[in-house]
Amino acid sequence: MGSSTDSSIISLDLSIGSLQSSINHTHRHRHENSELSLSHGRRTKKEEGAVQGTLQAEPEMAEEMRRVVEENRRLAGMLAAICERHRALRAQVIEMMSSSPSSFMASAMKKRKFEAAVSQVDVVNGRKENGWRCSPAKPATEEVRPRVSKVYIRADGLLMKDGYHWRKYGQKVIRDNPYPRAYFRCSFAPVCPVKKKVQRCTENQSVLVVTYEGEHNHVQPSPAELDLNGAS
DNA sequence: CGAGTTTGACCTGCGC
DNA sequence: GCGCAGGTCAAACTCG
Repeated sequence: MGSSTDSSIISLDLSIGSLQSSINHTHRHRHENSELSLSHGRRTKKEEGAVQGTLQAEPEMAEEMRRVVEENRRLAGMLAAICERHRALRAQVIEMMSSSPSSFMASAMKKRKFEAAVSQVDVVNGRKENGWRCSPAKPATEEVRPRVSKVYIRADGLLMKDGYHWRKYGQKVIRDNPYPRAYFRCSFAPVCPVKKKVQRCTENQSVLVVTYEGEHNHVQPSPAELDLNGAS
């Protein structure tokens, strides 16, 4: 699993957090406001009407709050499961690399076998339930193969920040797709073998299909470092 | 001037 | 063997 996926997870997590905090904040703020109004004791008719309106809207707001909290809980559960799987796979890869690094790298370099590698959807940005096509997960084979993961991202351009610095090395018009496919290599190449392919979804051009091949063998560059290099 | 991007040519695998 | 399609290379170009 690419750490880029992690960044997606992180952004997801952050957005959940910000959503939650904004809800909490809104709620708290409203609560404080009503307390403030009440503490004043005497209200004008206009204020009275405003308070009535707020009280009437309260059940709807509370219902929405419950829905959001429930969704947040569900997403947190999914996130935990993904993180758990990521940890397990990472441990597995590290173990394999440390036990027989040469054979690991040799098999990693077998390009065609690489193509047939386990295809797995890591993060689909919530699109999975909405009917976006994903590569079916193939059963794990005995041979260790570099990971191939497909990520669907909503983006305006072909550029997206995933925490790593990429260098474009090719672009190709692919059959049955009016949008060209862009080929990127990790800027740490040849040390880092990771590649990614970025292509617009034929069904929805605002969605990018990003295919990561391999796993980064270096730490994720710091945001400052990425800004310095002009991250893609 | 160096790093990154563009793009046409070339390579390779696969199906017929 | 041939043609097609996907992937990669590398020279030319662009940009800061």
